Amino acid sequence: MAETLAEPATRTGDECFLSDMARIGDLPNSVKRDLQVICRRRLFSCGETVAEAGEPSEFVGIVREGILRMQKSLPDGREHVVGLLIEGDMFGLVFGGPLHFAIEAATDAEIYIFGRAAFEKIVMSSMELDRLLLLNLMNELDRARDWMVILSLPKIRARLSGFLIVMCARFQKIDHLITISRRAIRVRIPISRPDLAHLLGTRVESISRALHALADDGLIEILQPDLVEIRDLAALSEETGELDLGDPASLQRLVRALRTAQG
Amino acid sequence: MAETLAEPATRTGDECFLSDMARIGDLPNSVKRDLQVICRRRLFSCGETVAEAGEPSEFVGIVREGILRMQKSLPDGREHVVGLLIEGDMFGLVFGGPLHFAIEAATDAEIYIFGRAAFEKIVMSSMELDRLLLLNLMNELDRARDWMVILSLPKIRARLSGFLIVMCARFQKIDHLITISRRAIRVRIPISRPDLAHLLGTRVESISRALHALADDGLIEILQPDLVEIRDLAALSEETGELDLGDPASLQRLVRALRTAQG
DNA sequence: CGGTATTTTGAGTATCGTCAAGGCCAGTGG
DNA sequence: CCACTGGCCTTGACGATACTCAAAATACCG
Repeated sequence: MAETLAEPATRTGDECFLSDMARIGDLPNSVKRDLQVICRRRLFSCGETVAEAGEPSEFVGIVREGILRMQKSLPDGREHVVGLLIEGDMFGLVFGGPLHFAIEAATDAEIYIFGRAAFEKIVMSSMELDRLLLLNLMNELDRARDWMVILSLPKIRARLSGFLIVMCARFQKIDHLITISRRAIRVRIPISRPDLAHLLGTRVESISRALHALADDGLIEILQPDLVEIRDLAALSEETGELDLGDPASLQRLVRALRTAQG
Repeated sequence: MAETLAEPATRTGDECFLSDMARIGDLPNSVKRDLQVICRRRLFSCGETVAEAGEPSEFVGIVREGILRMQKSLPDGREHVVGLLIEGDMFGLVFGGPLHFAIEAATDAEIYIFGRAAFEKIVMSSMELDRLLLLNLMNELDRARDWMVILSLPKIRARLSGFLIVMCARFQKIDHLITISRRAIRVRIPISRPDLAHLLGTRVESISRALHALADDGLIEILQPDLVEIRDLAALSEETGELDLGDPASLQRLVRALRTAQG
Protein backbone atom coordinates (compact mmCIF):
# COMPACT_ATOMS: atom_id res chain seq x y z
CA MET A 1 0.00 0.00 0.00
CA ALA A 2 2.58 2.51 1.07
CA GLU A 3 4.77 1.53 -1.81
CA THR A 4 2.49 2.66 -4.57
CA LEU A 5 3.39 6.30 -4.34
CA ALA A 6 6.77 5.88 -2.72
CA GLU A 7 9.87 7.05 -4.43
CA PRO A 8 13.49 6.56 -3.55
CA ALA A 9 14.63 9.31 -1.27
CA THR A 10 18.20 9.33 -2.49
CA ARG A 11 17.90 12.20 -4.85
CA THR A 12 20.79 14.23 -6.05
CA GLY A 13 21.82 17.00 -3.72
CA ASP A 14 19.81 15.51 -0.91
CA GLU A 15 21.97 12.62 0.14
CA CYS A 16 22.34 13.74 3.71
CA PHE A 17 18.72 14.72 4.26
CA LEU A 18 18.52 12.42 7.24
CA SER A 19 21.03 14.53 9.09
CA ASP A 20 18.45 17.27 9.25
CA MET A 21 16.11 15.13 11.26
CA ALA A 22 16.10 15.48 14.99
CA ARG A 23 18.87 13.49 16.60
CA ILE A 24 19.46 11.28 13.60
CA GLY A 25 22.30 13.51 12.59
CA ASP A 26 24.32 12.24 15.54
CA LEU A 27 24.35 8.67 14.34
CA PRO A 28 27.51 7.21 12.85
CA ASN A 29 27.80 7.73 9.14
CA SER A 30 27.62 4.04 8.39
CA VAL A 31 24.24 3.80 10.06
CA LYS A 32 22.98 6.86 8.28
CA ARG A 33 24.07 5.35 4.99
CA ASP A 34 22.24 2.12 5.78
CA LEU A 35 19.10 4.04 6.65
CA GLN A 36 19.42 6.16 3.57
CA VAL A 37 19.38 3.11 1.37
CA ILE A 38 16.06 1.77 2.64
CA CYS A 39 14.44 5.14 3.07
CA ARG A 40 11.49 6.13 0.94
CA ARG A 41 9.83 9.48 0.71
CA ARG A 42 6.07 9.83 0.71
CA LEU A 43 3.65 12.69 0.56
CA PHE A 44 0.29 12.63 2.26
CA SER A 45 -2.37 15.17 1.78
CA CYS A 46 -4.49 16.41 4.64
CA GLY A 47 -6.91 13.76 5.84
CA GLU A 48 -5.15 10.80 4.29
CA THR A 49 -4.52 7.73 6.40
CA VAL A 50 -0.88 6.99 7.06
CA ALA A 51 -1.31 3.83 9.09
CA GLU A 52 -4.34 1.83 10.17
CA ALA A 53 -4.92 0.70 13.72
CA GLY A 54 -4.68 -2.98 14.44
CA GLU A 55 -2.12 -3.66 11.76
CA PRO A 56 1.32 -4.91 12.64
CA SER A 57 2.78 -1.70 11.26
CA GLU A 58 4.75 -2.70 8.20
CA PHE A 59 6.93 0.34 8.36
CA VAL A 60 8.57 2.89 10.58
CA GLY A 61 8.25 6.52 9.68
CA ILE A 62 9.77 9.87 10.44
CA VAL A 63 7.87 13.06 9.88
CA ARG A 64 9.73 15.43 7.63
CA GLU A 65 7.13 18.13 7.36
CA GLY A 66 3.55 18.65 8.41
CA ILE A 67 1.52 17.29 11.28
CA LEU A 68 0.11 13.83 11.83
CA ARG A 69 -2.49 12.97 14.40
CA MET A 70 -2.66 9.71 16.27
CA GLN A 71 -6.17 8.65 17.01
CA LYS A 72 -8.12 5.87 18.57
CA SER A 73 -11.21 5.00 16.60
CA LEU A 74 -14.28 4.35 18.67
CA PRO A 75 -16.74 1.70 17.56
CA ASP A 76 -19.49 4.31 17.36
CA GLY A 77 -17.57 6.02 14.58
CA ARG A 78 -16.11 8.91 16.51
CA GLU A 79 -12.38 9.24 16.73
CA HIS A 80 -10.25 10.32 19.57
CA VAL A 81 -7.01 12.19 19.07
CA VAL A 82 -4.33 10.97 21.46
CA GLY A 83 -1.39 12.91 20.22
CA LEU A 84 0.29 14.82 17.46
CA LEU A 85 3.41 14.00 15.52
CA ILE A 86 5.51 16.82 14.16
CA GLU A 87 8.70 17.32 12.26
CA GLY A 88 11.33 14.91 13.47
CA ASP A 89 9.00 12.56 15.28
CA MET A 90 9.19 8.84 14.69
CA PHE A 91 6.26 6.48 14.68
CA GLY A 92 5.50 2.83 14.13
CA LEU A 93 6.22 0.15 16.69
CA VAL A 94 9.61 -1.21 15.96
CA PHE A 95 9.59 -4.57 17.60
CA GLY A 96 6.11 -4.62 18.97
CA GLY A 97 2.76 -5.95 17.94
CA PRO A 98 -0.04 -4.13 16.20
CA LEU A 99 -0.57 -0.42 16.35
CA HIS A 100 -3.22 0.56 18.87
CA PHE A 101 -4.24 3.67 17.03
CA ALA A 102 -4.47 5.03 13.54
CA ILE A 103 -2.26 7.73 12.12
CA GLU A 104 -3.64 10.32 9.76
CA ALA A 105 -2.29 13.43 8.17
CA ALA A 106 -3.67 16.49 9.96
CA THR A 107 -2.07 18.72 7.36
CA ASP A 108 -0.32 17.98 4.11
CA ALA A 109 2.74 16.09 5.17
CA GLU A 110 6.00 14.71 3.93
CA ILE A 111 7.22 11.54 5.53
CA TYR A 112 10.21 9.26 5.34
CA ILE A 113 9.36 5.62 5.48
CA PHE A 114 11.49 2.63 6.32
CA GLY A 115 10.41 -0.93 5.71
CA ARG A 116 10.03 -2.55 9.06
CA ALA A 117 12.10 -5.68 8.55
CA ALA A 118 14.99 -3.80 7.02
CA PHE A 119 14.79 -1.15 9.72
CA GLU A 120 14.88 -3.69 12.50
CA LYS A 121 17.90 -5.29 10.93
CA ILE A 122 19.75 -2.00 11.07
CA VAL A 123 18.61 -1.40 14.63
CA MET A 124 20.04 -4.72 15.66
CA SER A 125 23.35 -3.83 14.12
CA SER A 126 23.58 -0.39 15.67
CA MET A 127 23.60 0.29 19.34
CA GLU A 128 23.31 3.99 18.65
CA LEU A 129 20.10 3.67 16.67
CA ASP A 130 18.74 1.35 19.30
CA ARG A 131 19.46 3.97 21.91
CA LEU A 132 17.81 6.57 19.76
CA LEU A 133 14.65 4.52 19.64
CA LEU A 134 14.67 4.20 23.39
CA LEU A 135 15.08 7.91 23.91
CA ASN A 136 12.41 8.60 21.35
CA LEU A 137 9.98 6.40 23.23
CA MET A 138 10.79 8.02 26.56
CA ASN A 139 10.17 11.35 24.95
CA GLU A 140 6.79 10.24 23.68
CA LEU A 141 5.90 8.85 27.06
CA ASP A 142 6.67 12.16 28.65
CA ARG A 143 4.48 13.92 26.16
CA ALA A 144 1.63 11.51 26.72
CA ARG A 145 1.87 12.23 30.44
CA ASP A 146 1.81 15.93 29.73
CA TRP A 147 -1.43 15.44 27.83
CA MET A 148 -2.78 13.47 30.76
CA VAL A 149 -2.08 16.30 33.14
CA ILE A 150 -3.70 18.78 30.78
CA LEU A 151 -6.71 16.56 30.20
CA SER A 152 -7.34 16.19 33.88
CA LEU A 153 -7.68 19.90 34.36
CA PRO A 154 -11.33 20.52 35.16
CA LYS A 155 -11.96 23.60 33.07
CA ILE A 156 -11.66 23.96 29.33
CA ARG A 157 -9.97 27.32 29.73
CA ALA A 158 -7.20 25.66 31.69
CA ARG A 159 -6.85 22.81 29.22
CA LEU A 160 -6.68 25.21 26.32
CA SER A 161 -4.06 27.25 28.14
CA GLY A 162 -2.08 24.09 28.73
CA PHE A 163 -2.34 23.24 25.08
CA LEU A 164 -1.03 26.62 24.01
CA ILE A 165 1.85 26.40 26.44
CA VAL A 166 2.78 22.95 25.22
CA MET A 167 2.67 24.26 21.68
CA CYS A 168 5.08 27.01 22.65
CA ALA A 169 7.41 24.75 24.54
CA ARG A 170 7.52 21.92 22.10
CA PHE A 171 6.92 23.37 18.68
CA GLN A 172 9.42 26.16 19.00
CA LYS A 173 11.74 24.66 16.49
CA ILE A 174 9.05 24.55 13.84
CA ASP A 175 9.48 28.06 12.57
CA HIS A 176 6.19 28.41 10.78
CA LEU A 177 4.20 27.46 13.90
CA ILE A 178 5.78 29.68 16.52
CA THR A 179 7.01 33.15 15.70
CA ILE A 180 8.32 35.70 18.12
CA SER A 181 7.33 39.17 17.11
CA ARG A 182 8.52 42.27 18.87
CA ARG A 183 5.75 42.26 21.42
CA ALA A 184 4.47 38.74 21.73
CA ILE A 185 4.56 35.11 20.73
CA ARG A 186 2.40 33.98 17.86
CA VAL A 187 1.18 30.43 17.78
CA ARG A 188 -0.35 28.78 14.78
CA ILE A 189 -2.76 26.05 15.75
CA PRO A 190 -1.97 23.29 13.32
CA ILE A 191 -5.14 21.25 13.67
CA SER A 192 -8.78 21.88 13.02
CA ARG A 193 -11.24 22.81 15.77
CA PRO A 194 -12.87 19.39 15.80
CA ASP A 195 -9.47 17.74 16.21
CA LEU A 196 -8.50 20.15 18.93
CA ALA A 197 -11.80 19.52 20.66
CA HIS A 198 -11.18 15.78 20.59
CA LEU A 199 -7.65 16.21 21.82
CA LEU A 200 -8.77 18.27 24.78
CA GLY A 201 -11.74 16.07 25.49
CA THR A 202 -14.49 18.53 24.75
CA ARG A 203 -16.64 19.99 21.95
CA VAL A 204 -15.95 22.53 19.29
CA GLU A 205 -18.28 25.08 20.83
CA SER A 206 -16.52 24.94 24.17
CA ILE A 207 -13.17 25.42 22.49
CA SER A 208 -14.45 28.47 20.74
CA ARG A 209 -15.93 29.94 23.89
CA ALA A 210 -12.82 29.26 25.98
CA LEU A 211 -10.57 30.76 23.35
CA HIS A 212 -12.61 33.92 23.18
CA ALA A 213 -12.84 34.06 26.95
CA LEU A 214 -9.04 34.07 27.13
CA ALA A 215 -9.01 36.78 24.50
CA ASP A 216 -11.57 38.88 26.40
CA ASP A 217 -9.37 38.70 29.48
CA GLY A 218 -6.41 39.90 27.48
CA LEU A 219 -4.28 36.78 27.83
CA ILE A 220 -4.27 36.18 24.11
CA GLU A 221 -5.44 37.78 20.94
CA ILE A 222 -7.10 35.89 18.14
CA LEU A 223 -5.61 37.14 14.92
CA GLN A 224 -7.12 34.40 12.83
CA PRO A 225 -9.11 31.37 13.89
CA ASP A 226 -5.93 29.31 13.80
CA LEU A 227 -3.45 32.02 14.76
CA VAL A 228 -3.28 33.43 18.26
CA GLU A 229 -0.90 35.88 19.80
CA ILE A 230 0.04 35.26 23.40
CA ARG A 231 -0.07 38.49 25.31
CA ASP A 232 0.51 37.26 28.83
CA LEU A 233 2.36 33.99 29.06
CA ALA A 234 2.60 34.16 32.83
CA ALA A 235 -1.15 34.53 33.23
CA LEU A 236 -1.70 31.76 30.75
CA SER A 237 0.55 29.57 32.82
CA GLU A 238 -1.42 30.48 35.95
CA GLU A 239 -4.59 29.28 34.27
CA THR A 240 -3.18 25.77 34.26
CA GLY A 241 -2.34 25.91 37.95
CA GLU A 242 1.33 26.47 37.24
CA LEU A 243 2.12 23.00 36.11
CA ASP A 244 5.45 22.60 34.45
CA LEU A 245 4.50 21.16 31.15
CA GLY A 246 6.89 19.72 28.69
CA ASP A 247 10.34 21.07 29.10
CA PRO A 248 10.33 24.07 31.42
CA ALA A 249 13.74 25.02 30.09
CA SER A 250 12.46 25.42 26.59
CA LEU A 251 9.75 27.76 27.79
CA GLN A 252 12.31 29.86 29.60
CA ARG A 253 14.34 29.97 26.44
CA LEU A 254 11.24 31.30 24.73
CA VAL A 255 10.72 33.95 27.37
CA ARG A 256 14.32 35.04 27.04
CA ALA A 257 13.99 35.22 23.28
CA LEU A 258 10.92 37.34 23.75
CA ARG A 259 12.72 39.74 26.08
CA THR A 260 15.57 40.04 23.64
CA ALA A 261 13.15 40.87 20.86
CA GLN A 262 11.49 43.49 23.03
CA GLY A 263 14.59 45.04 24.55
CA MET B 1 19.33 7.56 50.12
CA ALA B 2 17.98 4.34 48.76
CA GLU B 3 20.91 2.48 50.17
CA THR B 4 20.20 3.08 53.80
CA LEU B 5 17.59 0.42 54.13
CA ALA B 6 18.62 -1.72 51.20
CA GLU B 7 19.70 -5.23 51.66
CA PRO B 8 21.24 -7.69 49.23
CA ALA B 9 18.51 -9.60 47.47
CA THR B 10 20.54 -12.72 47.02
CA ARG B 11 19.10 -14.60 49.91
CA THR B 12 19.20 -18.33 50.26
CA GLY B 13 16.44 -20.11 48.46
CA ASP B 14 15.58 -17.02 46.51
CA GLU B 15 18.29 -16.93 43.93
CA CYS B 16 15.96 -17.02 40.98
CA PHE B 17 13.44 -14.52 42.27
CA LEU B 18 13.91 -12.38 39.22
CA SER B 19 12.42 -15.11 37.09
CA ASP B 20 9.10 -14.45 38.71
CA MET B 21 9.00 -10.95 37.40
CA ALA B 22 7.14 -10.21 34.24
CA ARG B 23 9.16 -11.09 31.17
CA ILE B 24 12.49 -11.04 32.98
CA GLY B 25 12.31 -14.78 33.26
CA ASP B 26 12.86 -15.05 29.52
CA LEU B 27 16.26 -13.42 29.62
CA PRO B 28 19.38 -15.54 29.23
CA ASN B 29 20.67 -16.93 32.49
CA SER B 30 23.89 -14.98 32.30
CA VAL B 31 21.97 -11.70 32.18
CA LYS B 32 19.76 -12.76 35.03
CA ARG B 33 22.83 -13.59 37.06
CA ASP B 34 24.33 -10.18 36.34
CA LEU B 35 21.13 -8.46 37.36
CA GLN B 36 20.88 -10.59 40.44
CA VAL B 37 24.26 -9.43 41.64
CA ILE B 38 23.42 -5.72 41.57
CA CYS B 39 19.84 -6.13 42.72
CA ARG B 40 18.78 -4.77 46.07
CA ARG B 41 15.50 -5.26 47.83
CA ARG B 42 13.71 -2.39 49.51
CA LEU B 43 10.50 -1.99 51.38
CA PHE B 44 8.46 1.16 51.28
CA SER B 45 5.52 1.87 53.47
CA CYS B 46 2.44 3.60 52.20
CA GLY B 47 3.08 7.25 51.46
CA GLU B 48 6.84 7.04 51.33
CA THR B 49 8.67 8.64 48.45
CA VAL B 50 10.44 6.23 46.15
CA ALA B 51 11.94 8.76 43.76
CA GLU B 52 11.84 12.52 43.58
CA ALA B 53 11.00 14.44 40.45
CA GLY B 54 13.75 16.37 38.77
CA GLU B 55 16.49 14.04 39.87
CA PRO B 56 18.53 12.11 37.34
CA SER B 57 17.10 8.89 38.73
CA GLU B 58 20.00 7.12 40.35
CA PHE B 59 18.40 3.75 40.03
CA VAL B 60 16.04 1.57 38.08
CA GLY B 61 13.36 -0.30 39.94
CA ILE B 62 10.95 -3.16 39.49
CA VAL B 63 7.86 -3.45 41.60
CA ARG B 64 7.68 -6.75 43.38
CA GLU B 65 4.57 -6.14 45.40
CA GLY B 66 2.26 -3.25 46.13
CA ILE B 67 1.28 -0.19 44.14
CA LEU B 68 3.25 2.92 43.36
CA ARG B 69 1.79 6.07 42.00
CA MET B 70 3.53 8.39 39.60
CA GLN B 71 2.67 11.99 40.17
CA LYS B 72 3.47 15.43 38.96
CA SER B 73 3.82 17.86 41.80
CA LEU B 74 2.24 21.23 41.20
CA PRO B 75 3.87 24.32 42.61
CA ASP B 76 0.73 25.11 44.56
CA GLY B 77 1.26 21.96 46.58
CA ARG B 78 -1.31 19.75 44.95
CA GLU B 79 -0.18 16.62 43.22
CA HIS B 80 -1.41 15.05 40.09
CA VAL B 81 -1.43 11.29 39.63
CA VAL B 82 -0.39 10.32 36.11
CA GLY B 83 -0.24 6.58 36.46
CA LEU B 84 0.06 3.56 38.66
CA LEU B 85 2.83 1.00 38.82
CA ILE B 86 2.02 -2.52 39.84
CA GLU B 87 3.74 -5.84 40.30
CA GLY B 88 6.21 -6.40 37.50
CA ASP B 89 6.37 -2.82 36.29
CA MET B 90 9.69 -1.15 35.77
CA PHE B 91 10.42 2.49 36.39
CA GLY B 92 13.30 4.93 36.25
CA LEU B 93 14.67 6.38 33.05
CA VAL B 94 17.46 4.19 31.93
CA PHE B 95 19.48 6.37 29.66
CA GLY B 96 17.51 9.55 29.91
CA GLY B 97 17.66 12.72 31.85
CA PRO B 98 15.81 13.63 35.02
CA LEU B 99 12.53 12.11 36.05
CA HIS B 100 9.59 14.35 35.24
CA PHE B 101 7.45 13.09 38.03
CA ALA B 102 7.78 11.72 41.53
CA ILE B 103 7.10 8.16 42.52
CA GLU B 104 5.46 7.36 45.83
CA ALA B 105 4.20 4.22 47.44
CA ALA B 106 0.40 4.12 47.24
CA THR B 107 0.39 1.02 49.42
CA ASP B 108 3.10 -0.76 51.32
CA ALA B 109 5.41 -2.00 48.61
CA GLU B 110 8.36 -4.20 47.97
CA ILE B 111 10.71 -3.11 45.24
CA TYR B 112 13.84 -4.37 43.58
CA ILE B 113 16.36 -1.70 42.89
CA PHE B 114 19.27 -1.65 40.49
CA GLY B 115 21.95 1.00 40.56
CA ARG B 116 21.66 2.96 37.40
CA ALA B 117 25.24 2.86 36.19
CA ALA B 118 25.57 -0.85 36.80
CA PHE B 119 22.20 -1.50 35.19
CA GLU B 120 23.09 0.45 32.09
CA LYS B 121 26.30 -1.50 31.80
CA ILE B 122 24.33 -4.73 31.73
CA VAL B 123 21.86 -3.30 29.25
CA MET B 124 24.66 -2.42 26.91
CA SER B 125 25.98 -5.94 27.08
CA SER B 126 22.65 -7.62 26.50
CA MET B 127 20.52 -7.14 23.47
CA GLU B 128 17.73 -9.07 25.12
CA LEU B 129 17.53 -6.76 28.11
CA ASP B 130 17.70 -3.79 25.82
CA ARG B 131 14.75 -5.15 23.88
CA LEU B 132 12.90 -5.77 27.11
CA LEU B 133 13.30 -2.14 28.04
CA LEU B 134 11.97 -1.10 24.67
CA LEU B 135 8.91 -3.32 24.98
CA ASN B 136 8.36 -2.14 28.50
CA LEU B 137 8.35 1.46 27.34
CA MET B 138 5.94 0.72 24.51
CA ASN B 139 3.67 -0.93 26.99
CA GLU B 140 3.73 2.10 29.25
CA LEU B 141 3.06 4.37 26.33
CA ASP B 142 0.00 2.35 25.45
CA ARG B 143 -1.24 2.60 28.98
CA ALA B 144 -0.69 6.31 29.10
CA ARG B 145 -2.75 6.64 25.93
CA ASP B 146 -5.47 4.56 27.50
CA TRP B 147 -5.57 7.01 30.39
CA MET B 148 -5.77 9.84 27.91
CA VAL B 149 -8.80 8.33 26.26
CA ILE B 150 -10.45 7.77 29.61
CA LEU B 151 -9.63 11.27 30.81
CA SER B 152 -11.17 12.85 27.77
CA LEU B 153 -14.52 11.25 28.41
CA PRO B 154 -16.86 14.07 29.35
CA LYS B 155 -18.74 12.47 32.21
CA ILE B 156 -17.31 11.26 35.47
CA ARG B 157 -19.46 8.15 35.34
CA ALA B 158 -17.81 7.19 32.08
CA ARG B 159 -14.31 7.88 33.37
CA LEU B 160 -14.94 5.88 36.49
CA SER B 161 -16.29 3.02 34.41
CA GLY B 162 -13.20 3.19 32.25
CA PHE B 163 -11.04 3.09 35.33
CA LEU B 164 -12.78 -0.01 36.66
CA ILE B 165 -12.47 -1.76 33.31
CA VAL B 166 -8.78 -0.96 33.09
CA MET B 167 -8.39 -2.30 36.60
CA CYS B 168 -10.04 -5.52 35.53
CA ALA B 169 -8.05 -5.84 32.33
CA ARG B 170 -4.66 -4.96 33.68
CA PHE B 171 -4.68 -6.02 37.30
CA GLN B 172 -6.06 -9.48 36.76
CA LYS B 173 -2.83 -11.17 37.61
CA ILE B 174 -2.67 -9.44 40.96
CA ASP B 175 -4.79 -11.86 42.89
CA HIS B 176 -5.59 -9.71 45.86
CA LEU B 177 -6.97 -6.92 43.70
CA ILE B 178 -9.27 -8.80 41.37
CA THR B 179 -11.19 -11.82 42.58
CA ILE B 180 -13.76 -13.72 40.61
CA SER B 181 -16.50 -14.94 42.85
CA ARG B 182 -19.27 -17.21 41.67
CA ARG B 183 -21.48 -14.38 40.54
CA ALA B 184 -19.30 -11.41 39.80
CA ILE B 185 -15.91 -9.77 39.66
CA ARG B 186 -14.65 -8.00 42.71
CA VAL B 187 -12.24 -5.14 42.30
CA ARG B 188 -10.25 -3.65 45.09
CA ILE B 189 -9.44 -0.02 44.46
CA PRO B 190 -5.84 0.26 45.51
CA ILE B 191 -5.64 4.01 45.89
CA SER B 192 -7.33 6.54 48.10
CA ARG B 193 -10.26 8.65 46.94
CA PRO B 194 -8.19 11.81 46.61
CA ASP B 195 -5.69 9.95 44.46
CA LEU B 196 -8.42 8.44 42.36
CA ALA B 197 -10.00 11.85 41.97
CA HIS B 198 -6.72 13.32 40.77
CA LEU B 199 -6.15 10.43 38.41
CA LEU B 200 -9.55 10.90 36.82
CA GLY B 201 -9.29 14.65 36.79
CA THR B 202 -12.09 15.42 39.21
CA ARG B 203 -12.90 15.85 42.90
CA VAL B 204 -13.54 13.38 45.65
CA GLU B 205 -17.21 14.29 45.90
CA SER B 206 -17.82 13.64 42.24
CA ILE B 207 -16.13 10.27 42.50
CA SER B 208 -18.36 9.35 45.37
CA ARG B 209 -21.50 10.45 43.57
CA ALA B 210 -20.58 8.70 40.34
CA LEU B 211 -19.74 5.52 42.16
CA HIS B 212 -23.06 5.50 43.94
CA ALA B 213 -24.87 6.40 40.75
CA LEU B 214 -23.40 3.32 39.10
CA ALA B 215 -24.43 1.32 42.13
CA ASP B 216 -27.99 2.68 42.04
CA ASP B 217 -28.26 1.60 38.42
CA GLY B 218 -27.15 -1.88 39.35
CA LEU B 219 -23.93 -1.91 37.35
CA ILE B 220 -21.84 -2.36 40.44
CA GLU B 221 -22.24 -2.90 44.14
CA ILE B 222 -20.20 -1.10 46.73
CA LEU B 223 -19.18 -3.65 49.32
CA GLN B 224 -16.70 -1.38 51.00
CA PRO B 225 -15.50 2.06 50.06
CA ASP B 226 -12.53 0.50 48.33
CA LEU B 227 -14.13 -2.77 47.22
CA VAL B 228 -16.69 -2.91 44.45
CA GLU B 229 -18.36 -5.84 42.81
CA ILE B 230 -19.03 -5.56 39.13
CA ARG B 231 -22.51 -6.79 38.34
CA ASP B 232 -22.77 -5.88 34.69
CA LEU B 233 -19.48 -5.64 32.90
CA ALA B 234 -21.13 -5.13 29.51
CA ALA B 235 -23.15 -2.17 30.74
CA LEU B 236 -20.06 -0.75 32.39
CA SER B 237 -18.28 -1.03 29.09
CA GLU B 238 -21.15 0.76 27.37
CA GLU B 239 -20.76 3.66 29.76
CA THR B 240 -17.36 4.37 28.29
CA GLY B 241 -18.71 4.42 24.76
CA GLU B 242 -17.35 0.99 23.97
CA LEU B 243 -13.73 1.96 23.73
CA ASP B 244 -11.34 -0.92 23.68
CA LEU B 245 -9.19 -0.12 26.64
CA GLY B 246 -6.00 -1.87 27.45
CA ASP B 247 -5.86 -5.35 26.11
CA PRO B 248 -9.31 -6.45 24.95
CA ALA B 249 -8.12 -10.04 25.02
CA SER B 250 -7.43 -9.92 28.72
CA LEU B 251 -10.96 -8.68 29.36
CA GLN B 252 -12.37 -11.53 27.34
CA ARG B 253 -10.28 -13.92 29.37
CA LEU B 254 -11.84 -12.41 32.45
CA VAL B 255 -15.34 -12.85 31.07
CA ARG B 256 -14.60 -16.48 30.24
CA ALA B 257 -13.25 -17.05 33.71
CA LEU B 258 -16.41 -15.53 35.08
CA ARG B 259 -18.62 -17.82 32.99
CA THR B 260 -16.64 -20.81 34.10
CA ALA B 261 -17.10 -19.85 37.71
CA GLN B 262 -20.82 -19.42 37.16
CA GLY B 263 -21.46 -22.46 35.01
C1' DC C 1 -14.73 4.83 74.01
C1' DG C 2 -13.21 9.10 71.94
C1' DG C 3 -10.65 11.44 68.24
C1' DT C 4 -9.24 11.74 63.59
C1' DA C 5 -9.42 10.90 58.87
C1' DT C 6 -12.09 9.44 55.25
C1' DT C 7 -16.29 9.12 52.81
C1' DT C 8 -20.78 10.54 51.84
C1' DT C 9 -24.66 13.78 51.35
C1' DG C 10 -26.75 18.29 50.53
C1' DA C 11 -27.60 22.92 48.48
C1' DG C 12 -26.23 26.55 45.41
C1' DT C 13 -23.52 28.12 41.63
C1' DA C 14 -20.62 27.82 37.62
C1' DT C 15 -19.41 25.38 33.73
C1' DC C 16 -20.12 22.47 30.09
C1' DG C 17 -22.80 19.82 26.54
C1' DT C 18 -26.59 20.04 23.38
C1' DC C 19 -29.44 21.94 19.91
C1' DA C 20 -30.19 25.49 16.76
C1' DA C 21 -29.04 29.32 14.04
C1' DG C 22 -26.02 32.60 11.79
C1' DG C 23 -21.53 34.18 9.57
C1' DC C 24 -17.40 33.37 6.96
C1' DC C 25 -14.68 31.26 3.37
C1' DA C 26 -13.57 28.22 -0.58
C1' DG C 27 -14.87 25.50 -4.29
C1' DT C 28 -18.50 24.46 -7.84
C1' DG C 29 -21.34 25.18 -11.48
C1' DG C 30 -24.45 28.04 -13.91
C1' DC D 1 -19.23 36.99 -12.66
C1' DC D 2 -22.26 35.48 -9.37
C1' DA D 3 -25.36 32.45 -6.78
C1' DC D 4 -25.05 28.14 -4.43
C1' DT D 5 -23.33 24.70 -1.50
C1' DG D 6 -20.76 22.67 2.18
C1' DG D 7 -17.47 22.92 5.80
C1' DC D 8 -15.79 25.35 9.68
C1' DC D 9 -16.03 28.71 13.27
C1' DT D 10 -18.88 31.39 16.19
C1' DT D 11 -22.87 32.77 19.07
C1' DG D 12 -27.10 32.14 21.76
C1' DA D 13 -30.31 29.74 24.84
C1' DC D 14 -31.40 25.92 27.77
C1' DG D 15 -30.81 21.77 30.39
C1' DA D 16 -27.56 18.59 32.43
C1' DT D 17 -23.45 17.93 34.89
C1' DA D 18 -19.85 18.88 37.85
C1' DC D 19 -17.49 21.99 41.14
C1' DT D 20 -17.61 24.59 45.66
C1' DC D 21 -18.58 24.96 50.30
C1' DA D 22 -20.46 23.04 54.26
C1' DA D 23 -22.02 19.48 57.25
C1' DA D 24 -23.17 14.87 58.49
C1' DA D 25 -22.11 9.94 58.55
C1' DT D 26 -19.00 6.39 58.53
C1' DA D 27 -14.73 3.99 59.10
C1' DC D 28 -10.24 3.78 61.37
C1' DC D 29 -7.03 3.86 65.28
C1' DG D 30 -5.44 4.09 69.60
